Parts: sequence; structure tokens; C-alpha cells
Amino acid sequence: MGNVKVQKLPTIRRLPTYLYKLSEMRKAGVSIVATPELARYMNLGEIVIRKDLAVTGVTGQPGVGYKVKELIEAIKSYLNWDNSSEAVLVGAGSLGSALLGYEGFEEYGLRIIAAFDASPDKIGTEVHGRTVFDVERLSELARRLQVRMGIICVPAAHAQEVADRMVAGGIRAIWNFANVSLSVPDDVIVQREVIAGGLAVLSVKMNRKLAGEEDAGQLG
Amino acid sequence: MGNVKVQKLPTIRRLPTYLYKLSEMRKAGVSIVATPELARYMNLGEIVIRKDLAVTGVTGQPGVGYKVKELIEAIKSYLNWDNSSEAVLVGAGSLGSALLGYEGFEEYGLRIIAAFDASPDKIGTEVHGRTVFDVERLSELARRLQVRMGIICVPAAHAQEVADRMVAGGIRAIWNFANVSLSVPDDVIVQREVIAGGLAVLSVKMNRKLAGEEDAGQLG
DNA sequence: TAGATTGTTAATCGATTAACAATC
DNA sequence: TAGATTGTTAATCGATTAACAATC
Repeated sequence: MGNVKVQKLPTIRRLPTYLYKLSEMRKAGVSIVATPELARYMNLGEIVIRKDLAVTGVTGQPGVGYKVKELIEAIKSYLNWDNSSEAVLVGAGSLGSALLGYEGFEEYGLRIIAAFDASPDKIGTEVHGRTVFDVERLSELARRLQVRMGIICVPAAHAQEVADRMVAGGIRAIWNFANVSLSVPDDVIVQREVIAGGLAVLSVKMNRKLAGEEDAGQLG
Repeated sequence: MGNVKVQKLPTIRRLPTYLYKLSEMRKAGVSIVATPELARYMNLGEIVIRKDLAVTGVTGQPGVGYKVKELIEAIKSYLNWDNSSEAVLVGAGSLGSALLGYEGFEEYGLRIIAAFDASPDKIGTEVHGRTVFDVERLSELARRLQVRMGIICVPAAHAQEVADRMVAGGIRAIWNFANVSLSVPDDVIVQREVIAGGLAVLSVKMNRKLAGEEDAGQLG
């Protein structure tokens, strides 16, 4: 179904959080960071931090710590976020607009260069500085713009159709915020985002809490 | 740090996806579902599905399948989504507005009953039918409304302050979309949502794909 | 040298997968 | 009965945690 087996998924999911923290530190002029500080920030054990950082290939200095700048570069390189990739977004509703307005993506090597929608009310307007095109033109423009990544923010009922257009337009990676599983060719990757998943985890934690147990991280 | 150790996290994260699919099926008049169909929908192996459904305590009928209605109720009950809980949301920016506008939450037992913001431009306005109050009134109103859950959609720099107000207002569960780790008392639960985590996974999948490996799910 | 921290190796734990008997 | 599917038990695999030597 167009996907790739990936290991160390929990670590990978945490990398953007490290990246954010490290960037803040660099801005503040800090050049060295040691595990205990990151552990506190991440709400995780020190060993977890060291194992996480290890995947990037960076090696720290015993008794001292890691170079902030080196870590930032290594994480970006590991995620291939150093050469910023371009994406198109389909569905300029509330979620789509929120993503278009999120400035943090630049830091994550993502540039959303165009938006698409099916509604005549939206086509031709600008959302956070990006023109909204007719979704009919998605394949054509994706191909012309040489975009490799597509973000789907349309209602579930239209997601497959949008995915088809993306594939036809040469898109090879889809970030899917719609609540459906997509059928795509084997050489196309789909990452589905289910925000409600986090809510489910929170709900279970609440229930458990009321029942008694203790201790874990905020990420999970 | 105010948290609970939870097992079977991957399963829990998937439950909302099952719930969505099952609700669709019920709407379509389907009353029985078997593993193979769900496996196809979820892009997962059949055994995973059966193990997942097992946590809800529902028992299927060999050779036949599970009762859709029974599954829906069991999942909702497992997540405690049957008695819908109320929440307040802070930060009526683009992400906050998107969440306020998301109708799917009702299905997930969540009702956002009020919104808060610090900006005079927003205070007093309505966003998707909810009045935006001054964040100064957060503690007071949360207490009066007897709300147990808070959703944070403010910039990282203000998140801790908002969390403090929530705690002061009697909120015991925080869904945190800001890019910081929050300090809260031990009896408060925080679930941090890092959308960029999904982007990281997608990036790594892309890189691996270019390198060659194969096969996995869309959820991950 | 003493203190701190890294990074490796081993042990534990949980999640995923496989095999298969039980059931409709 | 035959075919399909469930659910249990065991095997494999990977992730988390612990212990500790190596290094600055």
C-alpha cells in the first residue's frame, strides 16, 4: 500500500521537539547542552535522550555535553529537513488555513507553496499569503511546480479523489489529515495524521489517573 | 510531572480511527464487521485488529465477526467517551479556530464550551459559535463551569502561563498544542500534541523509500 | 584528581507476529 | 460438514531501562 517500514518511530516523532528546543537555545546563545537538561525539558529519562540523539550520529563530549549547533544540523540532516522541500495543500478550510498560517514549518524544512480548494468562494482568494487555486488544476500545477509532497485537509469524503489528483500530478508523499485510509500506488507514501489519537491517549490517562496509577511523559 | 503510565499506546491511538469507520458503517446500515475488512481499512494485519479490539472487551462470533454497534459502544466506553466531557480552549488563532470548528469532536465525547484569548481584537467575538472570553477570566470561568479539560493553542511563550491559569481554575487534564513542555502539579495530566512529529515520520519514510525498503502502514 | 557526562553492552519489558485450536 | 473467523498461546522482535566503563 505504498509504504515503508520504519524503525525507532518514537524517537523520530520526538526529533522535532528536540529541534525546537535546540533552536531556542541557539537563539539564546547557548552552545553546549547536556542530557539532564534535555531530559527535564522532554519529561523523559536521560537514557532515552542519549539513545535518541545517537540515531543522528552526533557524538557528544563525555563530562561536557553536545554541541547545540551540531545537533541541530544532524537532526535536520537525518530528517532531510536541510534542503527545504515544497508542498501543496488541498482544502483551505479551518484546518488547512491553520496549517498555511503555521510559521514553524519553515524550521521543519517545509514550504507550502500553493493551496487548492473546490469551493468557488475560496478559489482566487489568498490565505496567509498563498493563492487558492481550483482543485481541478491540482495535477497540472503540481506537475509544473515539480512538487513532491501534498497535504490533504479536505473532508473524508473527498480525500481519495484529491489523493488521485496528487498522484496524477507526480506527488510522491502525502500528509493526510482526512479521516480515511487512502489507496495509492506502491511508490507513493502516505502519512495519516489522526489528531483524535492524542485525545484518546489523554482520555485513557485521565481514566487511569482516577483509578490510581502514576508517572509517564507528556509526549506519548 | 503529573502523568500516568499507559500501556498499549499504539492501540489506543488507533481506536478513534476504528470508531470513525464503525460509525460510518452503522450509518450505512451495516451491523456486522469482520477483521479482514477492518484490516484493509486500517492498512494493518488482521492479528493487529483482533488484538486491538480485544482491549475493549468485546468478543466476536467465530466465523462471523463483531457487532458494529457493540464495538462502537465498547470503544466509547473504554475511552470514557460515552459521557461527553466539556473543555475550554485557549488561543483563538488559526489552530484554535480550526479545533473550534471541528465537528468530529462531538463523536469523540468532547464539547468545547468556551474559548479564551488575550487579544482585544478577539475578545467578545464569536468563533464557530463559541464566545471568546478574556484569558484573564480563564480561572474564574473554568471553575464556575466546572470544566475538567483545557486545550492550549497559544504560542509556546504563553503556554505555561495559560497552564497555570487552567490549574488554578480546577482543570485536571490539558491537551497541549504548544511547542513546550509544561510544569504542572502531579494530579494534572498533560498530553502534548506535536503535529511536526508526523511530518518527521513522513520525511524519514520518504528518505527510506528513495533508499529502497518496503511496506508498512499509513498510521505510524 | 574528582565530578560529570557520554556511549556501550546487557537485561527487561512490552508489542508484534505467527501458529492453531475452538467456534459458529 | 465445509468455510470462515475468532481468540488464545507461544515465538520473535524491537524498545526501554539498567549498569558501568571510558572519557573529558
